[in-house]
Amino acid sequence: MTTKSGFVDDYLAYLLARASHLISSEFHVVVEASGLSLMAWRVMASLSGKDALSVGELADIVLAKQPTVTKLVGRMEEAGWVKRCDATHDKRQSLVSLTPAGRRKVKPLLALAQAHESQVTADIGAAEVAQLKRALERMIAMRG
Amino acid sequence: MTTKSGFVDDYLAYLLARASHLISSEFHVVVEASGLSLMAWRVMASLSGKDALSVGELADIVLAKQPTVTKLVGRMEEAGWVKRCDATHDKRQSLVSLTPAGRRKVKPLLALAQAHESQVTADIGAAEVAQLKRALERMIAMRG
DNA sequence: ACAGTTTATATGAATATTCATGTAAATACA
DNA sequence: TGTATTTACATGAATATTCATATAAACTGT
Repeated sequence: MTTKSGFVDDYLAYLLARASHLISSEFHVVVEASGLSLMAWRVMASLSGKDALSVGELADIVLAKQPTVTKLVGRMEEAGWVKRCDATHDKRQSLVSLTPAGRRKVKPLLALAQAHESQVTADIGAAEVAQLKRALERMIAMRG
Repeated sequence: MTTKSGFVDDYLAYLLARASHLISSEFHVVVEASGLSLMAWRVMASLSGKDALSVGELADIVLAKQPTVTKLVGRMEEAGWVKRCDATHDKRQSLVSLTPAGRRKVKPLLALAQAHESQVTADIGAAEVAQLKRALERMIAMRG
């Protein structure tokens, strides 16, 4: 539908939210087809690089609150995608990592995510996307 | 905290989500101080331009599902910020508009939102922000 | 080592969102 | 017209998120 509305149209925060929502939604279809929620996908994508991440680190990365992540990880643990173990150096932390099944699950999605980004890049233009990314990264680095 | 994680770092969808979350969060503080949720603020900002918007149009604009907006509008109606009336031309539609109290409520926030955006622009650079906005608008126009 | 403070996570209750579906109005077309 | 289909919104049940708080471990200064 894409309705336009006076104030928000040219408002940076809104443009970011809308663009983010748009791109995420496109890939969300793929993610849900594999039986994961958007948040679960974010968790698994984040973990796929690292050995493990604490609940707090995950909350920061996936842009959710800590209790949300605690419960999300609980559900994902039941589903068998991730496991927790207590950190040795700081016994308050709960370290989350992918199970072998989780790794198998996320692997094709990582490829599909790459493909989706390539598609977006092809549509919009490589130079444009590179510039956009640089701007976003700078913004995040500056204020994050 | 701003943790970094392998895969997502350079992923366009994630950079957009993170930048959007970052900027929204900053202003979210201001919004909540005035007793509104982020979604309620979006609804009221959207309505402040127009005479009225249907529930469906609002859902599209504020990036939420229709039942979510129906219920959000219900709460906002109880709070006295908005009112509904049935559309004359299409009696299925429920047209939402700001009440006088809602207008008074949102007016200062619109100014604060402008101020926040000016601050971001000052921090990042006007040219940079203009370029970023153009890229986002193009992306939204192309795919939205 | 000890009391006070901060930090990391968990958890229950409150709240918000979503899914599936229902209802009624608009639209298409035979 | 009349019937089938689609569209707009509402609603109840299921699910997810959030807030407030509890717990336990790590730090801080003495």
